[in-house]
This record gives sequence, structure tokens and C-alpha cells, in this order.
Amino acid sequence: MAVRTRFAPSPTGYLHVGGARTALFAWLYAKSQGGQFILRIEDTDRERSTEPSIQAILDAMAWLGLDYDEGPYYQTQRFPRYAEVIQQLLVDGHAYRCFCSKSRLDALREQQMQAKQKPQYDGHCRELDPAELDLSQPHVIRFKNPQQGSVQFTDAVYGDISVSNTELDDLIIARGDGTPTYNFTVVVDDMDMAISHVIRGDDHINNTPRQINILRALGATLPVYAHVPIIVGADGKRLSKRHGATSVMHYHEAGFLADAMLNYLVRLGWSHGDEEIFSRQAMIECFSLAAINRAPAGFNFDKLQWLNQHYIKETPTTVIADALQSYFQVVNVDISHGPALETIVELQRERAKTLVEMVEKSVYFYQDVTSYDEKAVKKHLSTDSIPLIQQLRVALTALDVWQPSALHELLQQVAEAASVKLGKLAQPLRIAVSGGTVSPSIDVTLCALGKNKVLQRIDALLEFLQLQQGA
RNA sequence: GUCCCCAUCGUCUAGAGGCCUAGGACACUGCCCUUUCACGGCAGGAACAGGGGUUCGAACCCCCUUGGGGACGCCA
Repeated sequence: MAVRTRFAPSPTGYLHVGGARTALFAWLYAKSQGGQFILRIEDTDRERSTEPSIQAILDAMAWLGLDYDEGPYYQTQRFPRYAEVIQQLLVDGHAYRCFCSKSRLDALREQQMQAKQKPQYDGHCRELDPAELDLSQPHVIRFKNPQQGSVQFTDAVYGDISVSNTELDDLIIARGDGTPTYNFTVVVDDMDMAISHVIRGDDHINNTPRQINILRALGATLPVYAHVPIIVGADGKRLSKRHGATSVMHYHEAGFLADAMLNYLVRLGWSHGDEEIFSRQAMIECFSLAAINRAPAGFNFDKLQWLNQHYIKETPTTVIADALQSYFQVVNVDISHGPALETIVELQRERAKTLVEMVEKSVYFYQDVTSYDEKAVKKHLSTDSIPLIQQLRVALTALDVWQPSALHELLQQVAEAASVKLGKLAQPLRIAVSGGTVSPSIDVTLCALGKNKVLQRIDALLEFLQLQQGA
């Protein structure tokens, strides 16, 4: 049987990391089996579904590179089909009309909770004679769940699961306005779309038995179910906004690479021996449902950062440089006068955990230094530094070959001549060109900056120091 | 409350009865490298939730307890 998996988000907000991981697992399984991956938007809740949410989900899928072979399908476009199946269920006696008022249902629930029972519909309308009904009265349609026996299935992740039918009540499959509900539309869609493996969050594990009952009433073949544990925050609670960013696209904005995100996500609740690094290709080759962990996994920002830096270091320079461009734009730094972005990447890739950080650490390559870090000045500069810096300026001015090795040599000579350590020279210089004490190696930094800018900035620093002297 | 599920270092995890004196990774600490910051290298601390079984032998199998998560909607 052809493997077909799907990701079926409801467009009520952005794509969060838990959803992204579920999507990744479904995508991986399809890819690993040579099957198809389908995207379906579950927008039957018209109150909460929004167009921007749909776009946000599509954007996030695109960023992560989770491409789909079919879809996106929209459930709101399939209402005629749902109506058809509901009719069939009604005719076959697998569903019935329920005229119970909300207030009766509320009272029933209240009563059951008081009696420490599981709140369930009591089947009040289950045996009404279809011939004697007044269809003009407001009513919903309920699925007639079996009352005997139990539902058993083998989850590809959790193993055998069994639930007694007495735990399941007659769920509503069509609302008062005739629109179908989630547990019903999923079943119809998975059946119609010939989904072979339903891979979804484990919050649906309790829905599975009732979905199986509907599937059976419809005479459909059952898919394989694989429930993926949820992602929790540092406190063990379900990941939510108070744990920090949960939107996948937030990580894009924060300068994370899609490959890093994917690698992090795939290792959250799944493993392949001791391996930590998985390219897309590697994860497709190694993936298996059986290796998914059953316990909820905690989101660990530090490890994501580590992976991101790993990919920043490993990804070809030009690719990172291309990606970097938009991050400079966001902070309004004009990069047209200064080193090529490839150079920035090469100088900074070992010093930045995110592309945003890389930008923050590289602004001085494109913009003049407007202030000096106070601590740095205090530690490395005094009016006594002026002669040494002046010597350095003279030497730099005379240098024809503006290359790292030549610059390195020159610095060493100047340091030797003044009988100071290289650090005594490099730090003041660093302050001059960057405003602080942190930069790539001074020789490559000077080289990337260019002779003119370096001399200008040395002059600016000298001026600053002379002003201090005067004061 | 009822039902379902889960349980190895702080976190992600390896582990399918002897290979476990429990391995790797992130984070943390120390040292080395070093012109700063990083990268890198080396070293270190750190876990089988508790209690009963089963077995010659249990992190692995069974039961109970505890802890955690999820579901119980005319939400998905």
C-alpha cells in the first residue's frame, strides 16, 4: 500500500514548534517510504480560522522546506462531501438527530461532575423514531457509538492501546447550523485522501478510538496511527507563550537557519543512536516511527543555538551571505560600502550563534564608530597610548600591501620596536576600528575594513584621546 | 473526578536481561591554544523516581506507589 501522510493544522494562529515537529515527522516518514505528504487546512471552525494564519502556516512550511505533494486542501471547501457522508450515516442508522438543548447538556455535565463521573452525553435522543421528528426544530447530529466492547489499535509509537466503548459517548458530528465537526471531518478526509499513516500530536490519542468507530461505520480501512508526544517547556508544562517564542517563524526572524531548526526538531523525541547532526537527507534515511520516544520532550533553547552555530559554520559561505543580507536590511544598515558579505561570514561564523548576532557584531564594518566602550577605554587606553598609536599610524600609512599576513607582520614589528606585547597594540586598535574590544583577529579585521577606514578611525581615536588629555 | 498515556544526568537522549563501574550531545566547571571574542582540544561534576516481585542475573519484564502529561466542547 502506498504510504500517504498528512499534516492537518487548524489555522487559528502561527505554526508553533510542536506543530512543526509533527509536520516534520509526517513529512519524513512519507519521504523515507517513497510516499506522499499532504497538507490539509482544518478550517471548519469559522470563528477562529483566519486568512493570515493560513498564510503564516504556509510561510513556515516553505521556510522549513517541508514541501507537500498534494494540497493545501481546505475543509471548508469540502462541506458538500461531509453532508453526503452524514446523510449516509443517518440512513444507515449510524447517526441520529439530537434535540437536547445546551442548557440540558450543561446541567447533565454538571450533575455528572458532581457525581465524580466522566461527563458524557447520556443518549437521550438516541432512540427517537426518525419518522416522528420535527426537523424544523434546532438539532445537532450525533454519531451512534457502539455501546458494547472496546476499541483496540496498535499505535506505531505507543503500541497497543485499548479503550472501552463505555468511555466513549455519542459525539456531535454536525452542529446546529449543519456544519461538520473536527472528529468527523478528519475521518472523512483521511479516508477520502487515502491516508495510510496518521501521524499527529498525542493530544489526539483519546480521539482515535472514536474516529476508528466512525471509520468502521463507514466501512473504511483503518490507517496506521502514530502519535507523537507533545513538546513541553522547561517546567514540564505544555510549551506555550510564557516559555518564550513558540512560533517557528520567530526563529527565522531571530536568525536561525532552517536546517538547524529541522535538526533540532527531529532530535526532540526521536533519536538514531548517538547521532546529533542530521542533514535533511540523513534524517530521511534514518527516520523510523518506532524510534520516536513516548515521553514528552522539553524544548532546550541552548541546544538549538548550538546547532544553529554548527550550521552557520558548515553551510557554504555564499548561502549564509545571501541569507544574511535581509538581516542587515531589518536593522537599516547599508552594506553597499564595505566588505562583501562573504567576508563577514568568514570572519564571524565562529563567533555568532545566530545571523542576528552576526549582524550585531559586524555593524562597524559598515558604519563609523560613534562611541567607544567605556570599560574598554578605561582598560586599554590612556593619554600615554597616544605615541604608540601614532607610531602605528605612520607604519600603517606606509604599508602598501594591505593583506592579513602583511598587516600581522607590521603589527609585530611595531610592537617589538616599542617593546610591548602584541596585545598592547591590538586592543587599542580594536577599540579604534570597532569601538570595543571584541572583533575577529585584528589583521583580518583591518584588512576587511580597508586602509582608508582604518586610518580614519585611528585619527578619530587619537582626536578622542587628545580631547581627554586636554580635559 | 473518570479514562488514556508517560517516567535514565538540569535538558535532548543511548540502552530491546548479562557488553553498564550506565555511553553521547547541549549547558556548566577547570586546563590548554590565544592579540580580544570566539572556534578547537583535553579533563571534570552530573541520572536509571520509590517499593515489591520474576530471574543465576534487571535501567531493561510484571505489579503497586509517587510524580508528570493528555483527553473528557455544537474547539481543532
